[in-house]
Amino acid sequence: MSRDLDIRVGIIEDDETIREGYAYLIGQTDGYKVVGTYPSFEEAAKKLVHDDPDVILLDVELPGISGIDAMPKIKKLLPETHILILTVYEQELLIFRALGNGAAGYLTKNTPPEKIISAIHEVMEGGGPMSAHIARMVIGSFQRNEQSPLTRRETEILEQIATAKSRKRIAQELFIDLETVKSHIKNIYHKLNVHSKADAIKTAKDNKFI
Amino acid sequence: MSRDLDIRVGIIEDDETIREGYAYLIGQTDGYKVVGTYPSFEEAAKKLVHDDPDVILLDVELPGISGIDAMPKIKKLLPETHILILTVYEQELLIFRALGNGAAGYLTKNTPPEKIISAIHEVMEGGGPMSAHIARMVIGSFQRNEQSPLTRRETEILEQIATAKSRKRIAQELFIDLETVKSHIKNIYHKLNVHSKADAIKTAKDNKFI
DNA sequence: AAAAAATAACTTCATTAGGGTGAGATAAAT
DNA sequence: ATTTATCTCACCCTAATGAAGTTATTTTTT
Repeated sequence: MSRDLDIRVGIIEDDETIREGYAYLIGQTDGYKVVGTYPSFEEAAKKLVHDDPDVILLDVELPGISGIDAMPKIKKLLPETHILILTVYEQELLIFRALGNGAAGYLTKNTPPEKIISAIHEVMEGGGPMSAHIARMVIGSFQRNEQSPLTRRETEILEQIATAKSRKRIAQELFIDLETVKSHIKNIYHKLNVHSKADAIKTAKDNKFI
Repeated sequence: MSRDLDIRVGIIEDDETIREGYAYLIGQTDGYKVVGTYPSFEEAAKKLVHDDPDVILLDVELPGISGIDAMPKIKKLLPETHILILTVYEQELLIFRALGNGAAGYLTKNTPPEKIISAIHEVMEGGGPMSAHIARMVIGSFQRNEQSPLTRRETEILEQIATAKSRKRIAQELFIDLETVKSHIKNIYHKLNVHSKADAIKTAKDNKFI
């Protein structure tokens, strides 16, 4: 039975078996209602506004426009809709691009049915459901490399450089002499084996020194 | 009954009632073993290496050294130990500092007992358990402001500037003329009402334009 | 077709960046 | 107590970059 209060779910997934599997799972769950299933973004685009889902389950590999690239377009059509990524991919780059494009959650396809249901509920409540492994990767992205060769001060100065502040300004804000800043920078360059701000920042970011 | 395979849990929490509550909850759960409870980091430091927990439940507000500041010190004593933050605080700054300092998870204190147990298990399995609201904030930190006044190209160039690349180098890497880069930068400055790279980056970051 | 965005050319002037070398002061570790 | 690491500052040098102004053409999007 479908009440007005049901959470309206849309599913964009090219594999018919998976798509219909999800649709059945969600459709027979009390409190949830599948308002549309679509094999591609192009197909979904035609009906999404009419179907008006609260939550969209989105696959990342789709024929035509990829799920990730589709996200901004979906947001444009339905700004209030929450997008929940459901995929087999666990590559960092894909995950961060998806989250950056507005995903409210990111689940892998081995997620058990009851977790998918609770994840849909969770995004409606303002949560951000993620598979365990994904969550750890996301948390890991905040963490620094403890093996950094840079001292605390050097790290601090490199961070300032990464905001494109001039040496003079850095000196002023840290209450030290311009010459001191220059010394630190020279030491940073030597340690990282680089010869410019840009290269220092790249090396430091790649190695999570900053 | 405590077997050798039990997950060894330590608890650093100043409120005795809460501390003992968690200890009881975890101690009577099969597969888990409380190896130590401590009212402060200072107390914990004396016994942690001996007690050798696999997972530490850590409060952020502690007498003396705060939980967040204690994290790097704990990591030094026990590099393999997973730290799970358990707190009432949900401020963005605290959360990001905690995650940046090496937390494997972040739970709020209204987390139901069974979730705490499963979270401990999850960190042991390489997961990153977070309360729903926390997870959404973390995800939100990856997202951009869609109301950015900057065009795609301008955003791209400002991102390059944020890596401290020179205009010349940006021009080369984007296969456009130096003059074009300069034009874009001028437009960026006008739109953001700033007069330097550093200010542009600050404004853009504050508003999540980049 | 109109609007928005990306591209480029010219000027002028001030500031910054990178590299070399040395050295004193201070805090941390053992 | 004494190394050691870190932070601090000084003086040298040259070349490149950054900022602001105005105007204009081409391409893309709506």
